[in-house]
Amino acid sequence: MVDCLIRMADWDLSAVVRSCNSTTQNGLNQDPLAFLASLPYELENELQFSFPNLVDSTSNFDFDELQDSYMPFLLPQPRTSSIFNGIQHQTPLQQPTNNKKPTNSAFVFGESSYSQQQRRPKNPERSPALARSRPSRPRKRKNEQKREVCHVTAEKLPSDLWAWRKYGQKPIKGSPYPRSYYRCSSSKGCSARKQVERSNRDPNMFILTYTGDHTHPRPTHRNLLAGGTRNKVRNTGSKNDTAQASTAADRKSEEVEEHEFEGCDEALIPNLAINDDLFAELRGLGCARAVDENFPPWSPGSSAATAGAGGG
DNA sequence: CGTGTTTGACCGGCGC
DNA sequence: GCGCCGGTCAAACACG
Repeated sequence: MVDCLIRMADWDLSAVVRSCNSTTQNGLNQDPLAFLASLPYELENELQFSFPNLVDSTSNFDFDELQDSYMPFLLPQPRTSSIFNGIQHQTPLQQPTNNKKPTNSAFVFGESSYSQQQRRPKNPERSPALARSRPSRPRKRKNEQKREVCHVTAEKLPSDLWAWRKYGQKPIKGSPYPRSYYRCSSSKGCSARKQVERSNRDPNMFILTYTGDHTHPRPTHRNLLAGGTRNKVRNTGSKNDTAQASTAADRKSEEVEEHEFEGCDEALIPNLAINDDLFAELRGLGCARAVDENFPPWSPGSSAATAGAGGG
C-alpha cells in the first residue's frame, strides 16, 4: 500500500534522499518540522484522505481523536478536485457548519513551552506609523479558505520539489509546539501555503495544513541558487523546538545530491518507502557513500531509527 | 546579489 | 466594541 502511494506521489530519488538527509545534518534531526514542510502534496493527501489509517501504521496515533479534531475537514463533504502537476487529488471543502466555524486553532494541546528569544534589536526606524500605513492585506474568511489537513508520522518524512520558504512562526495557544508557516517559493506569485506543526498528543505526528494552490507546474529540480547551498546552521541564538528549520540541512542534502547523484538526478524511485529498501536501492545505484554518510543509524529510514520526530 | 531564516510588529477575523 | 489570537509582513541577518 505504501509503495503504491509513493509511486503515485512520483517521488524522485534526489527528493527522497534530500528529505531523509535533511533530518540528519547539523543536529537538525531534532526538528523535522520544517523538513515536513516539503512533504509531497500528493502523498500527504493520499495518506490522509484516502488511507487515513495508513498514516499511522507505525505509531499509536489515535485516528478517532484525529477525526474529532478535524471533523469539519473529514466529514463526508462535497469534494472538489484540484490538479497539482497533473496529479489529481481530492480536496474536502471546508463548510461553514452551524454557527461554529472551524478555526485554525482546532488543535488544543498541552501547556506551552515555546519561548521566543530576541535575536537582535528591531530596526528603530520602523515606526509604528509607517508600519500601519502599509496597505491592508486581503484576507479570506477563515471558513472560506480551502484547507487541507494532513497528518504524517516522522517516519514517513519524504520531500518534494516544491520550494517552501518559511515566512513565519507562531506559538499556538495551548500547544507546546509553535506552528511554522511556509509559502511556495518555487514561483513568484504562487499562493500555495503550508503550515507545519507538531502534534503534542503524539510528538511523532505532524500536522500539515495546506492552503492555496500552486500556480505553476511542479518543478523538476529544486533551485540551487545563491544562498541555496549553505550547509551550516547559523548561530542565531534561537533554540526553540521548531525554530531550527530544515533549510540548512536541506541545502546540505542538496549538496549531497549534487555530488553524489550526478548523472542520476532523474532517477525515480518507483515504489520505495523511506526504509531499508530505499537504502539498499540507493546503494545499488552507486550512492553507497551518500547513504552511509548521511543516514546514520538513528536517522529516519534506518532500521535503527527511533522515533525520528526530533526528540521532542 | 539572490536565496534563505528569524522574529517582533501589525492586521483582521472572531468570540464574547 | 473590545480583546484575543492566528496569520502575515518585513527588517535584519546569514550564506555562497
